Amino acid sequence: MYEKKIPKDFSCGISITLEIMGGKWKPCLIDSINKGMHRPSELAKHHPNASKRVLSLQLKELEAYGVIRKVIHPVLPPKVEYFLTEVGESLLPLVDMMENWGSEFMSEFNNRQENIHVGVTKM
Amino acid sequence: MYEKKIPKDFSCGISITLEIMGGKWKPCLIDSINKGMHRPSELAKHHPNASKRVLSLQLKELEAYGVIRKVIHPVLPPKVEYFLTEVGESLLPLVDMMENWGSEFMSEFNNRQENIHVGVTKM
DNA sequence: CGGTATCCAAGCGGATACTG
DNA sequence: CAGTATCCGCTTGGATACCG
Repeated sequence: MYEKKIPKDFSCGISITLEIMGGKWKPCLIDSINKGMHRPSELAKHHPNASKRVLSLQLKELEAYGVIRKVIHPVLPPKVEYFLTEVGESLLPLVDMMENWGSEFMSEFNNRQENIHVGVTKM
Repeated sequence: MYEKKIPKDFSCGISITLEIMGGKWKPCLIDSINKGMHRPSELAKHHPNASKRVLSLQLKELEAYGVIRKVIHPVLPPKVEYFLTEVGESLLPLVDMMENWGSEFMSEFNNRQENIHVGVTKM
C-alpha cells in the first residue's frame, strides 16, 4: 500500500472540498450517477477519455468518503451499481454550479473567438 | 517554456471549471483577495504552507484567465495588488460553497470522532 | 517586495494485460 | 462485467537561490 509523504493541509474548508472533489473525474462521476448512470460500464461509456482504472479508483475514493454507496448484485456476469448517499446529494448544488459556470465561461470564450474572426477585436 | 503533452479534455463544463479552479491554492486565493488581501505578501502570510513560487504561478494563471487583475505600483520597494474582475466575482458563490461545504463536512467528521470516544458509535 | 530560474520529489493518471 | 496489478510518463508543486 502506498503512503503519502506530504501531509495534506486541511486548514480551511476549501481544502477539504478539494480533497474530495478535486480528482479529474470525481465531480463528473457524481453528476453522472445523479443523472441515472449507476453502472460502471455506463459511466465508462459516458467518459471515454477516462481509463477504466482511474474511474475505478475515483469511485473507490468517493465511496471511502461516504459520498457514494456501492451495491454489488451477486449475479453472473457481475453487476454493480453506485448511488449517491446523503453526503453525495449535498454536493449536487456544488457540482451543478461547476457545470453551469464552466459552460457559461466556455461560451463566452467561444464568442470572443468569433468576434476575432469577424475582425471585431475590442480591448 | 513548457508545453503540455496531454491534451486537456474540455467536453463538459465541469472540466473547464476544474481547469481554472483546480489548482491547489486557486480557490483560496480568490477567497482571500475577495476578503481584502490584495498584496502578494499578505497572501503569502495567510497561506504559510504555500511556497512563494506556487502562489506566483497560480496568480499568474488566474490573471491569464481573466479572473483577477494585476495592478503594479511603480514605487520602491515594489508594490503589487491583485483584484477580482467580473469573471472572478462570478466565481465567488462557487468558492463560498466550497468553503461552507468543506467546513460542515469537517465538523461532521469531528463529531463522528467524538461519538466514538464516548462510545456512541452508531451505524 | 515581487518575481523568476533551477532542480527535483511526489503523485496523479494513462496504457495494457490479466483475474474472477 | 468489474476490478486490479504493473509500469511509467507527465504534471504539479515544494525548496532554494538569485535578480530587479
